[in-house]
Amino acid sequence: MSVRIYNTLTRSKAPLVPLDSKRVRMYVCGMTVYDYCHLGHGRVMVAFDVVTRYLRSRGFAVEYVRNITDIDDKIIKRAKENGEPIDALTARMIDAMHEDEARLNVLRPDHEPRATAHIDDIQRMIQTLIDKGHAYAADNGDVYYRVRSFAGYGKLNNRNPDEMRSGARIEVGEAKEDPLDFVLWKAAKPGETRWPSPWGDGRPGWHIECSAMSTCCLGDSFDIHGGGPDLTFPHHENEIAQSEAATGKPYAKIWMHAGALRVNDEKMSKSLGNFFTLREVFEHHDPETVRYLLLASHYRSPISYTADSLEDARRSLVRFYTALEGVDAAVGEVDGSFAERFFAAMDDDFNTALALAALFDLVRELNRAKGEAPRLAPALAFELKRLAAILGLLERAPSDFLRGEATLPLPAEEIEARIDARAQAKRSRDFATADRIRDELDSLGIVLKDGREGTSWVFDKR
RNA sequence: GGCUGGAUGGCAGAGUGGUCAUGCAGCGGACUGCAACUCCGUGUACGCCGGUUCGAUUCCGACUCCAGCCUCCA
Repeated sequence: MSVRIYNTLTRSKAPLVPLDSKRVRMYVCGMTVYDYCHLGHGRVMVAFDVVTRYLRSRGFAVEYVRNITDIDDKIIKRAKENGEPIDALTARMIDAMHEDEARLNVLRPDHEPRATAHIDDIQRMIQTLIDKGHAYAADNGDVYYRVRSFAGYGKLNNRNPDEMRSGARIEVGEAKEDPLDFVLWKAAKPGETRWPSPWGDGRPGWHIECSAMSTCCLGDSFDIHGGGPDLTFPHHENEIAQSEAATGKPYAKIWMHAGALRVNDEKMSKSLGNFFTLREVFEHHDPETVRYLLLASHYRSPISYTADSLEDARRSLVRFYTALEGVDAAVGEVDGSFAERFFAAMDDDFNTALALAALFDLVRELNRAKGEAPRLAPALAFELKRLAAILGLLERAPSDFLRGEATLPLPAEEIEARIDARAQAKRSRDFATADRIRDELDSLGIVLKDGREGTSWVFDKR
C-alpha cells in the first residue's frame, strides 16, 4: 500500500513517490501577517499538519516549510492605520499566529522563512528572470514577469493566456507590455519601506517571494506544494511560471489545495468580512473541537461553519474522551483491523473522515470491553490514542476535555461535595433529595453519570 | 462568458456497479431507584431525465441548482 495524493496539477490521485527516496519536501503558502488568523487559515494549518504527521507516521522524513509574508500592501496599510511600525505589527501577528496554531495542536513547520529575510534571494531570482528574457524592468521602477514568454503558463488552472484576455477583468498597468504580466518588484512610493535594488528602491511582489523561498529552502524541485483554495490562480500559477522559467527545472511535483471554509454558503474571507478569527472562536469553543470539526470532513471538500457544526464536533469528542476515561492505556494485543482501516483511509488522499469512522468503531469496541472484558480495555485505549495522535487528536487527559478548560460554574470541590450529599441521600433511599441535587447540577451544565465505581460528572455547557 | 468542483437519509459527512459508512438527533430494548453514560436493535438516502448493464446512488450524456477561481484573500 502506498500513500495516494490528489494533485491539482493532474486532477487525479497518484502514489506519492518522493524525488529523494523517503524524504518528502513540502512547501505551504502561509500567512500574510497583518491581522489575526481566521478559521480558513486554521483549516490550512491543520490540513498540512495532518499531512506532515501522517507521512511521518508512514516513515517519510518530511521537511515542512511554511512561509510568512511580512511585507506587502495590506501590511503597510494596516501599520499606517494603527500608527505602529511595520515590524511591530508583523511581530505581534506572528506571535498571535503561533499561539493560535499551538492551541490547535498544530506542530510548527521545520522552517518559517520570512520574505524580508530573503530579499537577496528574491532579487537574485528576478535578475535571473530578466537575464533569461522572462522579465523586464519598466520605466516606473516596477519589474514585471513576461507571462507570454513562459509556454506552460496556465497549466495548473487549465487556462490559456489567449482566452484570459477576453476575460476582461485583468487590470491593465500602464507600464506593462501585456495586461497579463504581473509584478515581481514594486517600486517604493515615498515614505514606504524599501530595499535598494538594481531596478530602484522597492519591495518584492507577492508571488516571487514564494518562488524564492521555496527554492532556497527546498531546492529547485520538490515534492509537495500546498496552500489555500484561493491560491491556485493566480498565485500558484505565477509561482510555477517564475520558478520553472528561472531554474529550467520542474517546480513542485504535487500541488495540494484545501477546500474553502464557508459561512452561510459563502467563502469565509477577509475581503468579504465574514470571517471569524481563531481567537474569537476559542473564546467559546475548545480548540480541539475546532480541530475535530476541520478533520471530520475531507480536506478538499468545502466546510460550512455553523454553531451546530461545532456542537456536533464537541459531542463527538465527548464520546471519544468518555470512552477513554477510567482506562489506563497500555500496549497490548489488539485486533489490527481498526488500524488497517485507519491507514487505508489515510493512504487514500488523507481521508480523515473515513479514518475517524474506524476510530468510532474502535470506541464501541473499547466501551464493550470496559463492561465485558476489562483486561482488553487498556490495549484498545492505547490503540485509539495511538491512531488519534496521528490526527493530532485525543492527546489530553479525558478529564481535561470533559471537565477542564471551560470556566466551571462551581468549584470542583463544591461539585464533589454535592455529589457526596446525593450519594448520602441515595443510600437512605431519599430519591427526591438525590434527584433534586442532580437536577440542580444539571441546570448548571454539570451532568452526572453513575458508574460501578461511583459517580462521575461532565461539564456540558449550553 | 471561461475554468474547477459539488448535489447522499432529520442534520453533518464518507463511500461503493449487486450485504454495514460513521457521528449527532429519533425510535424500541438492556442496564439504572429514575436518569445520564454505555451496550444491543432500528431508517425503502443517494438532484432531474435518458443511456450502458442481468443490475447504477456509483459508469456515460443532457438538464437544473449550488459553490470556488478568473481581482487582494488560506
